[in-house]
Amino acid sequence: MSSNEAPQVTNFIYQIVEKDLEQGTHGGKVVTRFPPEPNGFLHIGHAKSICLNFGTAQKYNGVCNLRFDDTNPEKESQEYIDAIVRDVEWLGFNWAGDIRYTSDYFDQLHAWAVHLIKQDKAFVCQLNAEQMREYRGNLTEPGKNSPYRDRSVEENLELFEQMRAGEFAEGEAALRAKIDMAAPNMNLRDPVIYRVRKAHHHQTGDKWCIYPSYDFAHGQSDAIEEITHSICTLEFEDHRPLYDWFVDNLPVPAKPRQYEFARLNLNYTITSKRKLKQLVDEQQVTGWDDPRMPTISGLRRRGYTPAAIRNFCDMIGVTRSNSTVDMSMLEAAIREDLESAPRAMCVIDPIKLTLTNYEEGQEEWFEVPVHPKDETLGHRLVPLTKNLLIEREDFAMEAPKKWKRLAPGFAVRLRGSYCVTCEDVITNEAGEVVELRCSYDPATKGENPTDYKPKGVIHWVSADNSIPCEVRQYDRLFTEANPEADKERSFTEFLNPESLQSFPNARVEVGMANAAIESSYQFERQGYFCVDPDSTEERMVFNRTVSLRDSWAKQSKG
RNA sequence: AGGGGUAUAGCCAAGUUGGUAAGGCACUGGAUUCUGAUUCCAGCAUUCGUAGGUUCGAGUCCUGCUACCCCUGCCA
Repeated sequence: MSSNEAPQVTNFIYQIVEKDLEQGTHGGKVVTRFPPEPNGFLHIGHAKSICLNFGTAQKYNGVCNLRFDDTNPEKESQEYIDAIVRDVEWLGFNWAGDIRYTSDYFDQLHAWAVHLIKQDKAFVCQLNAEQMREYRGNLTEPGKNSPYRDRSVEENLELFEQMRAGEFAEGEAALRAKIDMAAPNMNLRDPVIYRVRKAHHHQTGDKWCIYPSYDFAHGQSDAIEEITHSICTLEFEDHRPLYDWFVDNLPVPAKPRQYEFARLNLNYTITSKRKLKQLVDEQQVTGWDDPRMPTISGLRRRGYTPAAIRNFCDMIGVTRSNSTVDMSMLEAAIREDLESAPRAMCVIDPIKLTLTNYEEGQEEWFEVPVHPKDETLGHRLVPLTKNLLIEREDFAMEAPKKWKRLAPGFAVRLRGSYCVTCEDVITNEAGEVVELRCSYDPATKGENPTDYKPKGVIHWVSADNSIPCEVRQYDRLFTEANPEADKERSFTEFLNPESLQSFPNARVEVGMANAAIESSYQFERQGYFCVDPDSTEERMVFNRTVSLRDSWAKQSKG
């Protein structure tokens, strides 16, 4: 089955499943589900849940359903459903059968609500929201019974039917489970299971004006789908007794079990749908798919691959303890996946370099490997001309110690081409360097010079034959590791003003002309970049997915 | 005097009949390199929140304490 070399990923969920399989708990079946509410876009935290749910099913020859938990029509929409479906597919997972909706089960859920009433385990309560809060008590004091708690079964049946028929306004009546107002677990203090919402539902239209609550809908939906392991996040732990109470008190076809794991926290970003939506609504970002967003669609546009995200989810593990994963883990995952990407040269912030001893109008094409270690990828052709462009930061008027780039009198290799020596530096009135005049060494084509040693290798592009483009470099979205930590200040106050830096004068090598939208490349010595959908025939746009590891940057900083 | 959880290196995380601390990220060397990348080698917890106890032996068992997270929506 599995090679003994592959690092074995395990976690407490897998162990539970293995034990259940051993004991035949669910008849040897494994059925999980990913149950997003369509009220926003999926983010990296959801990816963890998706990988866990689909991954568990895959690993144990089970299946995983995709079910939209759509019990709150006021906050949900088809737009989100479409985006979520796209993201799950893009991540590379297949759900069993059709897409499901909790709303598919509204008839059954309603019937079960009636069943509870008939068992005298639910009642229609007409306390308003404020009164209900008062009656609920608080963390240390027990609540007290609603004055409506002892209505007869017949009366409850009739009132619930009136709720269904639209005879109550929102907030005027709610169906509540009759459990225990003194329970230390607040979720058991006669929770609301059906409420009036006179809203159009994206799936069921205007068929209903009452909607089941999450607590009432979720476990029963799991039972209907015969989910064996209902995996959710830690904050639902207190809901488990309620989850079980419904399953035990209703004639459901199966007995699903709920297990909780810790949600993902990533530093320098946020993983809250509500707050992400706020950034979109306030136009702090360009949209849900802004490359700076930790959303699946944002990561995708940034250049992250499904394989990298899945691998990241394996790296971080699954536990019950809250933790915050370092961004560098996500970056390590994408670097690992993109190492095999084709290479290209792009000068992001150009400065002129003129080959003094090269003839004007002459053009020489160099064959450069697409990948330094994978010759099966073949070669690309890069033109050299008299007028070149190199990276501004690859030149220093006064070279620091260990400088492996250009400086007056220094010789470097132009990657894939000749070695050049900087003989002259032209500056403008402001004292800024505007041009480097260098001589090239014709003897260094494919050969190392014998009488001197170039300081290093730099990337370059022909000024006459290269493609103008825009390069967008991204940095962390927030300046604080935990932007949500400050109780006084909004997380938006910690947005990083330098999270996007655009370079409009960049130039890529000509061979990039036909690069497809979303395809990834390594711009040598700089990082991994992908073609942004904003690209047009006239102007390509590249997003920097992640920089290369840079030991020089660390060293030179101190 | 509420209930439910969690505590292993800077970060994530293995550790499950008690037997003497996996792995990854990050970091630090050093080798190779026409990418200061990749790759490769080497290093990186006498110690498992804390104080006691049981035991020949405890991250693993017992007791006390501490810290942090979640719960008072007709949200999920």
